[in-house]
Amino acid sequence: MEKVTIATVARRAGVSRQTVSNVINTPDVVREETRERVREAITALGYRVNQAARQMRTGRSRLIAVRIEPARDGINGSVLDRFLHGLTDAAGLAGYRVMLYTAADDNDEIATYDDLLSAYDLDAFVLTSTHHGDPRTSWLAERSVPFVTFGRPWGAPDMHSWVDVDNAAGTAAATEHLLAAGHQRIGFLGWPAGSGVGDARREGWHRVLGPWGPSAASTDGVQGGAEAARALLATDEPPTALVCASDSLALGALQAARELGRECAVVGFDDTAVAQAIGLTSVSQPLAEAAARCMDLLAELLDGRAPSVPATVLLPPSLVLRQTA
Amino acid sequence: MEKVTIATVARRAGVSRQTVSNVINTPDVVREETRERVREAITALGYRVNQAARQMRTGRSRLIAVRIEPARDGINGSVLDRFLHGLTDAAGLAGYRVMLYTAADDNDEIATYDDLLSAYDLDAFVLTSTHHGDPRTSWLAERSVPFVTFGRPWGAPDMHSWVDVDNAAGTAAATEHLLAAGHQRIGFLGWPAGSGVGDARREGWHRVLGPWGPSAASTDGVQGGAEAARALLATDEPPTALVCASDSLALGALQAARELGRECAVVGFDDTAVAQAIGLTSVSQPLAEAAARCMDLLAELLDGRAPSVPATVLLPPSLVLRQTA
DNA sequence: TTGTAGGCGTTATCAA
DNA sequence: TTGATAACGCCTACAA
Repeated sequence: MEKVTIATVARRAGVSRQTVSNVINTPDVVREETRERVREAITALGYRVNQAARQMRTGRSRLIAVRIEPARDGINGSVLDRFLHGLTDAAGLAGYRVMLYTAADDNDEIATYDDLLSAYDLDAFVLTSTHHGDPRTSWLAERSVPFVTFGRPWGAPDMHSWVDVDNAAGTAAATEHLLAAGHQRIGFLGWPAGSGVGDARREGWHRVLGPWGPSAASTDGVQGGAEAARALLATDEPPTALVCASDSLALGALQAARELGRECAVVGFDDTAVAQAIGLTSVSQPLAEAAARCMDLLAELLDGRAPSVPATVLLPPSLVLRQTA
Repeated sequence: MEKVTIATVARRAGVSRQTVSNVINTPDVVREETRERVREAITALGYRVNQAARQMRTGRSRLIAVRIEPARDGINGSVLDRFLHGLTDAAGLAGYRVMLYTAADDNDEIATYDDLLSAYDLDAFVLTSTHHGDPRTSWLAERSVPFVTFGRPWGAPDMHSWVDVDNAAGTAAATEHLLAAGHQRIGFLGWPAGSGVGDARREGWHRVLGPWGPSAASTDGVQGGAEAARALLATDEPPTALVCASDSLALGALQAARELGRECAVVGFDDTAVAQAIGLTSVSQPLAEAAARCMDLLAELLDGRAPSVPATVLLPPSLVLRQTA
């Protein structure tokens, strides 16, 4: 089977190559009759545009890149996994493909941008895990490389488009659910102050409960969660329910409560595999939708119909009720 | 900043474009002095070969594709995630990039091959989740598309290179560990017969234990595992330890034992986040290494130095000891 | 060992 | 509305 190029199609349809190209890229400019004839030839021959050739002319690759991180503590790893799946789906629908890269840290990642950009002519990047003082966004912005972040620009003004999940709304919903279930003393188990995401999750709980409420902090992990929960449960007026900043912390809290023989409702965050497996009530992020919105924003940027003001999308999470609350 | 092409470099180094190309692709053919001069120019200008242009000439994209599946039951989802990360790393080292795609089923995936191949000139595919009567491998083989599978060709002769983890060795090691710990009645909790992976895992346990041993089967999941384990523990001579085909089943078994107030050692499979979180002893697959070996095999195929006989790699898993066994 | 010529498949430009 | 021509950046063949 011969390689089918635009010339093959042109010959078969009895037109010039340029006309075939027009049918593909600017159909309106071609007379209907001709258009049909060309389209038939395309179908009959199974023609597909050659990306490399197109890219060489247009300078656009229809490729977007995203970093795949090692599943940090494992327990939260599948969050990125689900986001990636959603992004790949959404990109495919929009005619783009997703390319993966790894990087050890921010600087390594920036070096990778440089490489990817000059070798592969990448059209855009999707950044995850944004944080305070993130050097990646400014690097890209300075070079006018299109990108979107999944995660708002913490501590910086909105200089680029982003999509994020409303973390505070998630813990607020969890707290309200516990309140409605009759709990009076609802505590919060979170991370040390300073991380944007962690602070937002604490904020949501605080917003619903008003000034009062026992809370403790620990770096993420089952062990840390158990210890922090133990301390909280050992007070004079121990909480009867705990809203947690992650499923790891929640699992630790559950273990602590069981050891102490205490009844304590627990809500986790991220609806990870662990939550599903052990029946932990948890706040779930709409990852597929977040990915789709990232792709939407990117498509806008790439089609040149970008708004002058960066677009921002804040998605509401949902509470998945299970046995623990 | 001007776009730096091979011509820019040539001008700066005072040689022809061809010489620059030679320095890049066949350095041996260039005189040392010239080579150095050209290399300096390359560095000074920050020149990078343009993949699209190179691809158009050579027909090779240095892109390999792999499917990202939705995390099925979630609990095992991170397995693919870790494999992908390893593959991206290994590919990068070998000068390749990983492109992602999704597919609803085998036929959909085959349609995607067709698309990716003609539009992007993909160099190769890495297939995961091979199964009995897999139509994907024959489709690719018929068209001489280079590919490697992570997972052996179940029920078919070795017509292509593959990498797999020795599932039977994993459960065998688990069984031996339990034996050494003094357990006499070691049961197996697996999936219904018919899946290659599941059968292999049962086989390993059986091999160590000889003819005797209580076993039960259930489709994967915590619920199913709990039920099957309950039945096993209710017999006259209940097992004192259970080797399980997955962490999901193992978690179910753990819950069943606790409900019944029974002591029962449990070993899971895949060392997922859940196992780490709850302290479940589990068999761990060397996913990063598996990915690296896949890339090695692919590189062989793509460099044309492929062995006439398909290469097969069987990697030993390891047992991660935690509290449950 | 180095240089010249040509073409990979596509699209932008411009003329018909 | 359609077609001819040139160019994107690179590599292969061949000539010098």
